[in-house]
Amino acid sequence: MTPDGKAPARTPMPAEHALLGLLALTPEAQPGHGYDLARRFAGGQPLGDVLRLEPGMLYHHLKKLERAGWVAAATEPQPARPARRTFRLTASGRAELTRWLGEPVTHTREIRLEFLVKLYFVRALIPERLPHLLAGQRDVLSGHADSLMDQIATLTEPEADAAAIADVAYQRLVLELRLAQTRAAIAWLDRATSSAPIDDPDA
Amino acid sequence: MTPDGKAPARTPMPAEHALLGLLALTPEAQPGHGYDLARRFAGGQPLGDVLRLEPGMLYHHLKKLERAGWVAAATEPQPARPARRTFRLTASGRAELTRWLGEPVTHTREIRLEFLVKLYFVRALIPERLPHLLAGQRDVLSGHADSLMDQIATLTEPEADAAAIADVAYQRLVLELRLAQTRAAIAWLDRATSSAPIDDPDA
DNA sequence: GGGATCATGTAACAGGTTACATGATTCA
DNA sequence: TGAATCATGTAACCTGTTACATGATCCC
Repeated sequence: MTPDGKAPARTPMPAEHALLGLLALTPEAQPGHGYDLARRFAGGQPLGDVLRLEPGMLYHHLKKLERAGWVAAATEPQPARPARRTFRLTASGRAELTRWLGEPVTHTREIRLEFLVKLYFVRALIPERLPHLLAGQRDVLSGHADSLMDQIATLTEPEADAAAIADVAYQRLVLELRLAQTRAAIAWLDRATSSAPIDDPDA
Repeated sequence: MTPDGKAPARTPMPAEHALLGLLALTPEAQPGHGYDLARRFAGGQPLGDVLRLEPGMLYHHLKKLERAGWVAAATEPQPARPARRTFRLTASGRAELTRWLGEPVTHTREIRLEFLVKLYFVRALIPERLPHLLAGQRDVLSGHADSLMDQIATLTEPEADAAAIADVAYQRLVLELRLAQTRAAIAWLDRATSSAPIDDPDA
């Protein structure tokens, strides 16, 4: 946030947004506490298979979310049990979650983790916006694929020494791998789109 | 290395092995120094496009490699320039590099970085072992693909409440994405294999 | 009595990013 | 004169992993 435009590199933070999403899923009457949220990130659980979150990091993230004003904590003493700290989403936390859920991820490598987390919560919280998320992500990946094809097309055989020729051949392999992975993700998005529940009235 | 078999989680460390590889590429007469090695990891360079390494981390890794006994350093004073610390591979460093270059990566997500680094150095240093690396990696990924297909096949529609049904549908999407990405990598390996220079005598 | 579960964390460590420190010399 | 290059690093900070600390109660 320096005046000359150097933003402090807002990292995606999928884990913290996943916590916001879980709190948005829990009913207002019984807000979540750490131990409870941790169970959702264990193996076998749908979210836990995508994003593993150990207790240490989970409590750390909850503290950061509290400092950011996105969640509010309340200490709830229990008879014959250690006291719970329960968390609920604040208005600004809900706004941040909604913003994050509407944004596609920028890199192909983020599809496997961050995009899958978005997908989970868009399906559960705002299924009517699922087509928008899928289409937006498809657009981003299509742009990547075009750029990769450009880069492959402009790779020039140098005809020079053997080392330079080998380097260009290697760069082509690198670009072809990225293109193949990007295209696989696009094809998957298309299949997910056609199998998504359509809430559009004129369907 | 504890006696009960709990190995200390030998992380892949692609950056450090890339440094070993670069030192293996430099002629014995003029061993590399940090600043020189750093240029190979800048943007536009074939390696730098796969693995970015800032000077800070580079010198840090060189120190670790020295402590491990994989490289040996010598200080070389220069007239009218800051002194250089030049590094050369030790015998154990070369053995470690060879071991690492022969091993496929275990996870699909490591293809994009670690496997590409291995590929670079196998092509440059021991091209006759390239078919072995490609075939070994293909085997690993095929095993993953089989396992993913099994998992998809054993996903059971619960017929229970809507939430459980949505969870299973989500888990299917997750597995299908992983399968698509793994298959794309396998197809790419197959193309790389058929276009690789064959040193086999009966070709 | 002993382990599992509930519930919250801390500590140590590994890896990575960005920025800065230092101090000479060559080039525009 | 001032910037870029050569050459080496340090410092601060963030993310993430593993292990451990604490202390109660429930269940066998």
